[in-house]
Amino acid sequence: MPKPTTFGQFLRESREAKVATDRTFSLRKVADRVGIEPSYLSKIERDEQPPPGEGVIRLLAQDLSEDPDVLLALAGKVSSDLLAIIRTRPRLFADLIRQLKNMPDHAVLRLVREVRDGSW
Amino acid sequence: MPKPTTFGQFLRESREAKVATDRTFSLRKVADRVGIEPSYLSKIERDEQPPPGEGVIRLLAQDLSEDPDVLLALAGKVSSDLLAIIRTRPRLFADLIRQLKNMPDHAVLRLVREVRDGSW
DNA sequence: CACGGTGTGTAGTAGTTACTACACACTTTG
DNA sequence: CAAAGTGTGTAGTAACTACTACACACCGTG
Repeated sequence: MPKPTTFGQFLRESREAKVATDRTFSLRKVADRVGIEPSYLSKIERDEQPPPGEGVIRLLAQDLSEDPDVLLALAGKVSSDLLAIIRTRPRLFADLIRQLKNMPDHAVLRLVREVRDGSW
Repeated sequence: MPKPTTFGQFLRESREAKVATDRTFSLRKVADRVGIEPSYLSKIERDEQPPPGEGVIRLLAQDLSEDPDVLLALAGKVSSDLLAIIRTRPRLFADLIRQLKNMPDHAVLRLVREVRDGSW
């Protein structure tokens, strides 16, 4: 277990890295842009509150230029568009994902590329 | 849109098919085995109530010999073990799944087999 | 005709999710 | 030194999730 980073920690670190060179990344400014209460964001960043909903997470990801899927994962969630895809063919995707569970990254990555390039 | 079957419809049909030849598949008996109130199951089968939680869905699937992933999908959910797998490598799985979104069944299936057989 | 078994109607609820509103104290800036 | 901006503490809540408890009416069987 190398990095058990929490959602809050990740957010705070990402934001503080940016606020160092860009004052528009104060907690309040970000909260305002994203449309939530500053106190709410404060508690989230300190992991005092559970992560927000998917919509807010997406807005935060965009504002902080982070990957939405990574942020969602840290929040213990999975993007709703992925869920929708899986639900259209549950058996197929369930089988595939369970089989890839223990495959090394590079193997899965190769699969992704093969599919993308249509070289199969 | 050929079959917009609902979770409740599916359950009821599956159960009624079985009760025809096996009296132990009455609504009450199933509810008892699964550990929920008969009235609750009744409402679920008539789609008067939203589908139950994952745990109950799994028990129903087992009792009715149905595929849990299919039942979960009909309930608008995705198995929590799949979610856990995806969350360990969000970018990887997100990419893969989004790319497979529009692939035909047989193509995805081939992928599943290739991975399973380790023939790659 | 009582009695076990059938499905269903009504009412209620504890717990979780996803937040808001406002006040406060401190710090920097003009 | 006032004003603007900073993060945080306290309190509250509307909507949803996932159910339970119980009563009722019906229906076939012994």
